[in-house]
Amino acid sequence: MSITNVVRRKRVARENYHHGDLEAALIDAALDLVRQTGPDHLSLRAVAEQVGVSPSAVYHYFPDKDSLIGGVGDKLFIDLANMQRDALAQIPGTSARAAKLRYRELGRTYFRWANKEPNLFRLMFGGFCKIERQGDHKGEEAFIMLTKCLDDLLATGVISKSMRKYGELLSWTAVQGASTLIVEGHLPEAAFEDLLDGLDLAMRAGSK
Amino acid sequence: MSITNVVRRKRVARENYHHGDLEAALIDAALDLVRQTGPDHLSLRAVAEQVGVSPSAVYHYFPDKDSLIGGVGDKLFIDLANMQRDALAQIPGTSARAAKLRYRELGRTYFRWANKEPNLFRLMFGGFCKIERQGDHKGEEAFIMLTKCLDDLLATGVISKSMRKYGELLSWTAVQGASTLIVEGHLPEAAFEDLLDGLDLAMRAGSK
DNA sequence: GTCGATATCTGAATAGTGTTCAGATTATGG
DNA sequence: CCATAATCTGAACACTATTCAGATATCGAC
Repeated sequence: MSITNVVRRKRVARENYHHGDLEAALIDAALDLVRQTGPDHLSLRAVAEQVGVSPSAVYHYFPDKDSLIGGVGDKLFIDLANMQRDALAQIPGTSARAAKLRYRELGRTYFRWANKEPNLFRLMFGGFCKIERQGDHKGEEAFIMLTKCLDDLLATGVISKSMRKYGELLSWTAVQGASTLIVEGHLPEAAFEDLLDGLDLAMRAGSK
Repeated sequence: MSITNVVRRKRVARENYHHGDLEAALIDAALDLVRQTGPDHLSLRAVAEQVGVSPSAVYHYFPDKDSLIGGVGDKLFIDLANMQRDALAQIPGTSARAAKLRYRELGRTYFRWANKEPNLFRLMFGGFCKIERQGDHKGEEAFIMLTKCLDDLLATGVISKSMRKYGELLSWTAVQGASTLIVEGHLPEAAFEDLLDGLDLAMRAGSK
């Protein structure tokens, strides 16, 4: 009786020992729960239970619940960039047509991501991820992909030179804003394709 | 002793009787606390205490905490519209110059609102306000003001006719997205004026 | 292999939370 | 003036984040 107890305890304990990847397991579980409940309404205890670990174990990897949520946010930004890269990879070619398709697909991927998982999108842009506030986005992969798309559009003569200057800013903010406004119910879903049309027209403004 | 007790209890109770305006008092207090703590981290008990009422009193006006937060959101949208109307009223005139100034000021007011009180902006667009998701914005005052601004720009020949079609959509989404991205630290504050410049250029695209 | 050190996790406790509900208090209308 | 309705309280419940002493498992040195 006492022996089986000891044995069982040992086995359970061994299963609960993650040796470094508990951090990743916690983030995965938290991501899954946020998707269902939203970034607010996330319970740290529920995360621990889903992983099969005691609530206090979390505090060996994250100083508090907000940091765990922040960790989820970091992963989400990476996931989004991966998805955008995959989307671009499926549209090769140097033609103007290919460049236009890539540009639209970049925006669509951003929006689909937001629209499919509103709670994850809210986690990314709802103040849960504390970014060192300086707006130094230049190194981020997502921004680099957008820059590349715009360069291609300029090279193939699709957009004007004077508008190129505002390419990243206008594209990013409009797609971001449309995603938010649609997800939050202020605009209908169909508005996104309209926005892409308007953006296409806008980018042709100015002198060549 | 017992008499003074009764008297004091009566006085306190009378002060705590709000007779209808407790709902507004709760929203005001909640708004004040959200501004400091953020929409998550809002404590219903703290709201009740600030008003000087027991926590359970809240449930006679709101079915739960989320509804109280939603009530704050409703007020914020009204406040923002009021601020935009005031901003427009200070720029009269039918000239092209006046129309351009009004258009820019409409966007600036939106952004200043967001940048000055990030937590309130997050409450408005972070999934805390449950809008009946259909995107029927046509009746909202803020949208009407934007439409009026764009009509003026078209009438004074500032923007093209083919671009006018996308005016509301492009302006609203870009300003909304820029506000979010700046508030959340993905873009520097100075980017907003750049965006307005880009938007001005964009709106001149297309055929007259 | 054994032992000490270290990483890892548990259990219990604390203080605070949203929510419910029976009942006390206050105001209102006939 | 009294009954009725509106309004708020107090206590309770289940749940939460967070802390910390201590149990357990793993790893490195001898």
